[in-house]
Amino acid sequence: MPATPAVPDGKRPTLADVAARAGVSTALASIVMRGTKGAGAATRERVLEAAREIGYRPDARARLLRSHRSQLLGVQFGLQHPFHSDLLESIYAAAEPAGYQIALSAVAAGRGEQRAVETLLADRCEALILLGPQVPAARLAELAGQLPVVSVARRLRPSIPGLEVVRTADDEGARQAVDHLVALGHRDIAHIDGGRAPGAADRRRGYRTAMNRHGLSEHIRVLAGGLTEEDGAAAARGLSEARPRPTAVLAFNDRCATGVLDIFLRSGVAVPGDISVVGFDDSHLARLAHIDLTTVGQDISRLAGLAVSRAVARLEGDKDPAGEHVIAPRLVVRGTTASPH
Amino acid sequence: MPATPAVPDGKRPTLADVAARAGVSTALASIVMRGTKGAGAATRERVLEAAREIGYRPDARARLLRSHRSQLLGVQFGLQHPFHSDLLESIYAAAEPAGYQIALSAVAAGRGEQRAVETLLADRCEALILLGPQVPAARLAELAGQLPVVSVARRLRPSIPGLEVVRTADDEGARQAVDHLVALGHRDIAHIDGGRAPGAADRRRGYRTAMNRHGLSEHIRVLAGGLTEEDGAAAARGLSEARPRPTAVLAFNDRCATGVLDIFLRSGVAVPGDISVVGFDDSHLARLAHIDLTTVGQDISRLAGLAVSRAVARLEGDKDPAGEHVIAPRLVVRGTTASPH
DNA sequence: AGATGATGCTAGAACGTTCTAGTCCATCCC
DNA sequence: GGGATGGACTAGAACGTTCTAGCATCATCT
Repeated sequence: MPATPAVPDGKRPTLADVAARAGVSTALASIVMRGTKGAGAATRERVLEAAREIGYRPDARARLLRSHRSQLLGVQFGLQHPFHSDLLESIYAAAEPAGYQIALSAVAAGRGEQRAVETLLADRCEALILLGPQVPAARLAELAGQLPVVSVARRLRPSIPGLEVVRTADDEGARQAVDHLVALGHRDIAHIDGGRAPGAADRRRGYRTAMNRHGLSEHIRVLAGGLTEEDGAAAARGLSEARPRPTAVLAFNDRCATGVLDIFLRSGVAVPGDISVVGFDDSHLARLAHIDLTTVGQDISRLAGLAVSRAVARLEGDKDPAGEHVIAPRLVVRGTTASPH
Repeated sequence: MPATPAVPDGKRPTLADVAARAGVSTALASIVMRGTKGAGAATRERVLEAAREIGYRPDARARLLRSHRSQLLGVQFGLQHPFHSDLLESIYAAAEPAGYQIALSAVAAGRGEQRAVETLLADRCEALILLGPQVPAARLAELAGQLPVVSVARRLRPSIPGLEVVRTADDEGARQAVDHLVALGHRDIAHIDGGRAPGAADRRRGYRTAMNRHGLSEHIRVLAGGLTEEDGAAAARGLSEARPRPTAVLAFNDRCATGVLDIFLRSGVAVPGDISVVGFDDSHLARLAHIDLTTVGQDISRLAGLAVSRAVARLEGDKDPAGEHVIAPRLVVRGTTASPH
């Protein structure tokens, strides 16, 4: 119960204050606070007691300045991506047991990725985990030359030395969705794509090759979409007037699919009666009882876990050729898909 | 183009390296890097050039350790609240021109507010901005004794010394919504509340007093809701069977309202034909063309701006009695409300 | 001509930790 | 008994900055 503001003068209590109060050297106090061995049981207790009494809190910055290891993983994320929020949740959970702290840096309106990374570097992070980075590959290569970098959810073609890529097999996910729809009896399956969003190209390709493999080449139809409900809605408006109307739609992601569902609902197109809809991500949205969307799930906790463990492995001297870690997606069948007719 | 890893040995370049290369003292190099006056134009150029050449990047931790000011505002936010993301966006924008940096700390599954605040304090933040904090008021008081604390979107009754509160006038927002509905001719107006969420109590109260003022006491109907689509959907299910069914519903927030809309749509209840729906927050969701929700807007950028400016004012010696800053909400009329019948 | 005051610069001490290299003292082993 | 071992502890030097003094130098004012 440190009701009083610690040390007499207004300043924050320091390790020296603790040491003085316990009657030991600051070096020993440091040993005790870190929990390393080298201190007697009695003294240890005395120091901890003193620290508690004056409300001592170690200064992270001084600590990191001195010790060469900072045990910090810098994570860059986008404020407007719920998917990133979910990843962060799991990243925190994975970093903790590995003994690492997380430093966050958001990409926001007036704050690009360049700025976000700058601050992480200035904070002396040991490794960088970038969620869906958009910076040019050259910049990533430059960064990877300085410290371990993990790119999550963005594919990168020529494997850059020192750069780890963790992503979902997006093409495989699209394939699973198409297979599922074909198995239900669908032939006329359209895809609303994600434009230039990370993963969009792979999903598009996965859709195309799966359609070809099923001999449905002439039914291939890719509509310009995007990653918001709005984008899905726009595409769906065009679709509900199209003749022949496809009997199934694979949307770029769940938000996009939700927009599609909404437009169909309003224009009297029954789902899954008249048309089936599949999303991508298995977000909270898809799980909602009243949306109940069939979707391709990304294994978020595995993505996050792998991102953290790769970064840590790198830091602890792993010299592996480093490369790409692709995680299999898993189709989650819910209520928006059924046999046509 | 710092292609080579800076200084000969593998370590990061330091200010001393820059100084050596430019042939000046570290003190002068420091002056140049900070942009303070006290250096000649020619030397300034030479130092900057040297810094660029070896790819020097100031060490934030060393810098903060030495200078007593850290120019850091610690912000605690919840990963699962889109509203917080929006606030953060504006907080970044407001902090920049004021000359402050933002340190982020997320509240996640295995990481409570206690932990989140701990790390912010260890990082030597000068002030704390807490978004929708849930910790007991006693803890807030304790914190406020150590450094300026701003609570955003959570109301606190007895004004705690040193604690600033920035929030929307939730009761007033509910009143505006009810007034709008009454003006349209509605009398039977229900409210789906937010339970224990921050602001819920005020909105509930605002709804009640507004109904009373219009002489509609016997029509007051508060249904248990929550802050997710799911909660709204659950409440709406009960509502669509109720007799008499209300002609209008005020939902706790936009997500909740979306759930309500969805259920009504599915069960053939026309909006706004059969029933009007009003949300709260004016989130992205509400603005989507296919949702087009009448809602009570919170002025996010003003909330954020005020939070930052209050924290900064405190830091710069403002001794005002400090207290509550209440921002007026504004009703945004869109397509989900109309006259009954 | 001496005082005054900028201007441009530097030496060296902080800041709050951790780390290195000891010192001291007891115990153990032959 | 003498050396080796090891546990508990400490002095003092890092870490990479910023800050406080202070030193020249040169122009300007009385």
